[in-house]
Amino acid sequence: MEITKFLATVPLFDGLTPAQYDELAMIATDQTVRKGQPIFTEGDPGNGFYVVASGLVKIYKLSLDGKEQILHLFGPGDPFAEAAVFTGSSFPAHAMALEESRIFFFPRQAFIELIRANPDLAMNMLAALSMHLKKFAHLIENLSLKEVPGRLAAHLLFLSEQQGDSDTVALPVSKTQLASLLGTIPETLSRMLAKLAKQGYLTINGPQITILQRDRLEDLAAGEKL
Amino acid sequence: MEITKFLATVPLFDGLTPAQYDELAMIATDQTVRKGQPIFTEGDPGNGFYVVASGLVKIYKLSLDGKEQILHLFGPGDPFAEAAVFTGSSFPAHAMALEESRIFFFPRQAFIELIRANPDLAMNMLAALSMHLKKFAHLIENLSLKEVPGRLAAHLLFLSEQQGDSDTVALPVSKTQLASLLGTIPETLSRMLAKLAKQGYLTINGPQITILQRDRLEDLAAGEKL
DNA sequence: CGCTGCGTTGAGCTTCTTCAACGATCGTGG
DNA sequence: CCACGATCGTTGAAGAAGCTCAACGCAGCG
Repeated sequence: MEITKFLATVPLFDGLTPAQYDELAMIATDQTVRKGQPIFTEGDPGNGFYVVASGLVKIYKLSLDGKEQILHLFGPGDPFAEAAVFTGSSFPAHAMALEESRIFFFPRQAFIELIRANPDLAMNMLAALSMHLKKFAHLIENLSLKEVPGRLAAHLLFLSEQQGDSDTVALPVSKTQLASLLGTIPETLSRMLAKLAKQGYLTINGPQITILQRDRLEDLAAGEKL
Repeated sequence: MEITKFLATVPLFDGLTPAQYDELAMIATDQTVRKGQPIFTEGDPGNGFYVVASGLVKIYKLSLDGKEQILHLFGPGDPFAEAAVFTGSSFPAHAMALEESRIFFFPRQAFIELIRANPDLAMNMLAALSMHLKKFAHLIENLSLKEVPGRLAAHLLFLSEQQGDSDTVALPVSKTQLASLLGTIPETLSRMLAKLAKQGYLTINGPQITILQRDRLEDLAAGEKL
């Protein structure tokens, strides 16, 4: 796709003038990353940020012994790693493509100049960062205050809403990756899904989950015990 | 203290002109909150944000059964609850004064106008939000990938650095609050501190902790097992 | 056709929480 | 000024949640 045409679909760039889109297109570079390929590593200098054009990207942390916690999943139109641009520090996490993906890169200095000249762009970026903060607060709440069934239920309801409130949701990532996103491991996730199925709250069909008792999942997501 | 004089000490407002400080002072209101008094509650409309002038403020989430997770502690000069200004949504957490505190409030609409007119202020705010994001990412990493001793060690080292790399650190909050900040409960924190003391890594003297073996704490913070 | 990664299941174990009790401290009101 | 109550911190014993380790079926892909 034409760069400018794609940029016009990115919420972060809403409300810019055609001339401003041209400026953005001027400073952007794009690359294609294959499935499983790293985009950057924790500690890399944060010389700019990215926008996903197509595909799926995970941002994640690793522990010493190799356990992974996914911080975010980003799809088409989502910006990521913006924060490093403004703290001037290095990336605090890893990024990897979960599918073949096309991503745009915006170099730090040029983008900062654009922001300084464009209050709308600055406001959009403030909104984007604020949304990320809100999501992080949610993740912290889930990790600290809810048990795995609660996190799982909350995530299934989130997916359902994201997929048009359908009762049958498609997991956008493998169950192993889902476990990492929920702050647990594949074995535990598998057991919990089986448990919810046995309770009659849902049915599992590979990566398709059908919600049978939405209200029960809502209770779980709110913190009720299983 | 004079409002304008204080505002000049806030990093968020660095680099503004005297006229801009006057504008800020114009839109700000201040209040004094007593120890234990709530500032806002989850779900309150986010009509503005705050800056701490003096005292100590906690931002926290509560679970159904009353467990608390502190997201952030804010002291003099720190802005908080900025994100709600830019998402336009309600506060996603609670705020309470841990000590008698003086705080300034900046109403949303007036502040947004200031930001749009002041690229420096916008950049400062972007930097502030980015810092919060980074801290949140750190908290998520700790909660998900480290066990309690690791989180505790990391926090003690953080306090030490914050207090001029002294080997004796003063806990700025009660141990109960520290437990909530670390995503655990007072009993567990107490046991872990006792364990670290028994290992000879530190000594405990009420709210004073003296680090005896910094390298061991660093190992723990990095994810080594106790 | 074999290999590799994913998903599932079982058994045992570690970590942390829960529940309970108790001493110390601190602020307050008598 | 003392006494009281409330909160905080600590310790013990028991229990729950989730992780580790191991084995195995299965599908996709080279």
